[in-house]
Amino acid sequence: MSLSDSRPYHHGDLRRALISAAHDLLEVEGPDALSLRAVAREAGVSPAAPYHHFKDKGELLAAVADQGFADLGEDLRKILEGTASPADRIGAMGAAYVSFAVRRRPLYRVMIATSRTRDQPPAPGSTHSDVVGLMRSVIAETSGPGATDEDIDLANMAAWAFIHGLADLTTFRILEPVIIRLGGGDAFTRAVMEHLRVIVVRPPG
Amino acid sequence: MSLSDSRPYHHGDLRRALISAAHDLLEVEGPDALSLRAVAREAGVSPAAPYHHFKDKGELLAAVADQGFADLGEDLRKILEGTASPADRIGAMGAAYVSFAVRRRPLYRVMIATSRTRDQPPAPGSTHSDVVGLMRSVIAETSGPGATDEDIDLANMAAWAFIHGLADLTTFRILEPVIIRLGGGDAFTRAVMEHLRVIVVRPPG
DNA sequence: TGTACATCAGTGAACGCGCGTTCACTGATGTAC
DNA sequence: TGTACATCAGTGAACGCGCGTTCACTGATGTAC
Repeated sequence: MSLSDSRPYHHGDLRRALISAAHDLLEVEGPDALSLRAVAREAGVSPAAPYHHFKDKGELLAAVADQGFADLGEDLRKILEGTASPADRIGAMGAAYVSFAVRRRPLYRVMIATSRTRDQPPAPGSTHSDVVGLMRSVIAETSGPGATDEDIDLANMAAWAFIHGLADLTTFRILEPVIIRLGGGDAFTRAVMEHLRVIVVRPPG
Repeated sequence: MSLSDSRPYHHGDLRRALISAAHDLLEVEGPDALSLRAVAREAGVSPAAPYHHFKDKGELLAAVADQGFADLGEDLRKILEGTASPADRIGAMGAAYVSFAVRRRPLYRVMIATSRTRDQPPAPGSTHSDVVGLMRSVIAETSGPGATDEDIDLANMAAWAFIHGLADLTTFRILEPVIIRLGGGDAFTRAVMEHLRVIVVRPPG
């Protein structure tokens, strides 16, 4: 009499369960293990069952990414609530972003992969557009009165490129000793960040 | 009487041909298409033939990455030879790096993937260590007398994280219109780079 | 110069694998009367 | 309250696919005598 014997024929909330199973799989097995079949297996359901909730594998992945952006947004919001000083907010947010991307790297990879091929901006109100807006607003805070929207956009991309790249750099095995020596991933992030400055309006000349 | 009819039983330089076939495949079909079988097919040879030159798929990939680093190093060197002014060298090199990563994105991905899991520094004299050294030396050029080796290392990582992230950002489909509006990938790279500055020795305070 | 033979670098068939997806199906649920 | 029936959400077997790798093999090459 296993657990699965007692599960009713109809699951009740399989859609949510599949997304959650995918997250678990990502954390335990990595992104290469994220097949539709594996997700179904993890959720204790037949390989065909997901097709009643997702058109295809891509749609499941999109839902997984969406949940990921929700989690990331929550992390960033929490950090920003605890950081009042405008001077500290960019750094604090960057560090939180990197921390998320490193701690949940396989999930982050899925999030990025689904974003990469998107040809529309994320829908207003979506978890993704929420994160984008949050980052842009923090960049905008530090901009002087002369900054145009394009200045802010470009500075935002610069900041994003940096933390995105830094998150990736942090997962290189060869850097492990350096990171340990500095006292862990967050300290490493902070140390590297010290060597780059976001400039929202470029200094004259 | 096809070309393959006239090919001799022994290829002569299959190792090099396989690496070159892999590069072609990457450019035409993308990194997901880079299977050992596909490479053999592209080279006009049976699926078992590569095993006489590479222990397994990983070893072929490593050779492909190695060739990639050679190409990247050549690009960087060429740019630096044409850029004497120390103030311009970081930017010029960064732009060349991003340009390489974008133009040859699938190859760049293979290069990064093989680097990620490496647990030894690239062997001195290897194409990879050559690129790393080149970048570090350019960063070191801009450092004042108070900079320690660790300062330079961290600034180097900061710069690398930025251009690596920027290269990735540039391939997001959603940014296509922005890039076109700015006048192409190089202009975009330059515009974004304007908003971030490498600081080798942090200003006091 | 000729020949036996070891070695090298190919072939092609086969292995087991996991994948995404489809199919006909069936058990469970809800609704109309 | 009971019943027929549509609909929903599962099952499990099967499809074709391409993969990495192994195997016994064979054709070509080079070397010793």
